Amino acid sequence: MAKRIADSTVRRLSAYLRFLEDFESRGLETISSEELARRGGTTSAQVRKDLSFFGAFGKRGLGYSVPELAGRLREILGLGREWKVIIIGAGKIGAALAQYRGFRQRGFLILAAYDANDEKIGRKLEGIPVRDISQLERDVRQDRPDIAVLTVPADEAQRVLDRVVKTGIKAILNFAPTQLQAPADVTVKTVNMAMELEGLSYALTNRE
Amino acid sequence: MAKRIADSTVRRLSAYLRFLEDFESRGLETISSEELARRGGTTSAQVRKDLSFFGAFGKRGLGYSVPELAGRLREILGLGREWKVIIIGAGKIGAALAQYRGFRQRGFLILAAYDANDEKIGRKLEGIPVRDISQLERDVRQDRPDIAVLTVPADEAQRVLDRVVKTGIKAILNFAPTQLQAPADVTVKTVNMAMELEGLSYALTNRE
DNA sequence: CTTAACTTGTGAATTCGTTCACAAGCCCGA
DNA sequence: TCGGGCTTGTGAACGAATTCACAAGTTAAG
Repeated sequence: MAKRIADSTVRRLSAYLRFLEDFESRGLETISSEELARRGGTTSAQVRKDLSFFGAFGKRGLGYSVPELAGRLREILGLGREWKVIIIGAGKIGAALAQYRGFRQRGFLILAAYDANDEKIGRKLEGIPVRDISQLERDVRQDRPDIAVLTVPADEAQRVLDRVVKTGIKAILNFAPTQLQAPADVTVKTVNMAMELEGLSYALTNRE
Repeated sequence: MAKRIADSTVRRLSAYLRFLEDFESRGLETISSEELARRGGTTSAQVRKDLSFFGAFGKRGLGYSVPELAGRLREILGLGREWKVIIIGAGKIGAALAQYRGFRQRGFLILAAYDANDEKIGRKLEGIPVRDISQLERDVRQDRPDIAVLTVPADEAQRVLDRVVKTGIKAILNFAPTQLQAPADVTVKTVNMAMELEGLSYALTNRE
């Protein structure tokens, strides 16, 4: 992959793919950048520019073949294979994630959840085994998960992250409302609801 | 408020406030932009620029007064008051949110959850009453919530959003993995886990 | 075959956000 | 009171992302 692609571009590709799957299920054959833009709340130029970083998938005068573009996007986003996921922290959020159907639908397979609480260890969370966090390292060596989802309290998050990084996992989805430090070769995405809420509070307070 | 503030700036302000509260609890009196930057994974120039949009809060040679800056940020972000929140959709995610302590801590008061499922209506979700979605409009007229949190399936989200918008609510936090259309005077923030996961998938696939 | 109506792909122009760099201000010790 | 050390606040420079604008390609109709 030649140049660095902006995060915002990748997010939009992900959105385009969702629309394409919708169009696909409705049997549409082709789609224009204009139509994709309308659905995604952006502009047709933006859509074309985003796609142009990866190649020329359209036909001038016609638009894009829905199944072909969907396939190309899946490839670009790395959704052609199965990714193995572990959840660390078997609380309410962990439970909500464990049952989230979007994971499987997109090829994300949840192997296990980990917790330190004896009451939870050994039980199942939506069909997923809850294991003792102390066996994390051993399990990772054996199961080789690709992604770790962190749903632990904010004040433990950095410590747990360090431990996860040490096992060699390179991709982390963090739900703790805190800023985390990780080496450059590890990708951390944080879903911070508190921050979004404060963004709403700001918007409500400062409307002209 | 004079000029438009970038979303990224508001998110960082929110992060700074969290650090300041940490410093405050540890009894620190002053803090430099350098220190704030280190914690937030940004640069001191960025911190100072972010703050400069709203005024000059620091003392040259010294830094910022921790309690004063925290107070000013709370004010800017609109956290000086209580915001009333309703949750629409009493599923797993709704339940996880209902018990999330971050809400109360920041002055967000959850009034009620709404659902269409008779089995859930009338029960409590972490102490919060689950009401019939059909009484949404009546309740909103009476309780005047400021923020609606949407935790409904993706294919219902737009319909529910339209209904919420019609009641006059101007701020929405959406958890459905879908792009939503709303009038310009309504702020919609979407927490899209599927998109973050695909971002991780992309990063794992395209590492140089 | 020609024309009209479309739509892509992409350099160029523009806008937006971040970083640089430094004058101005503050504190403290001598 | 003066000087050294430190840190802010902010224009200016830079870089990144978005939008513009148009040549080039496609289709369909006559």
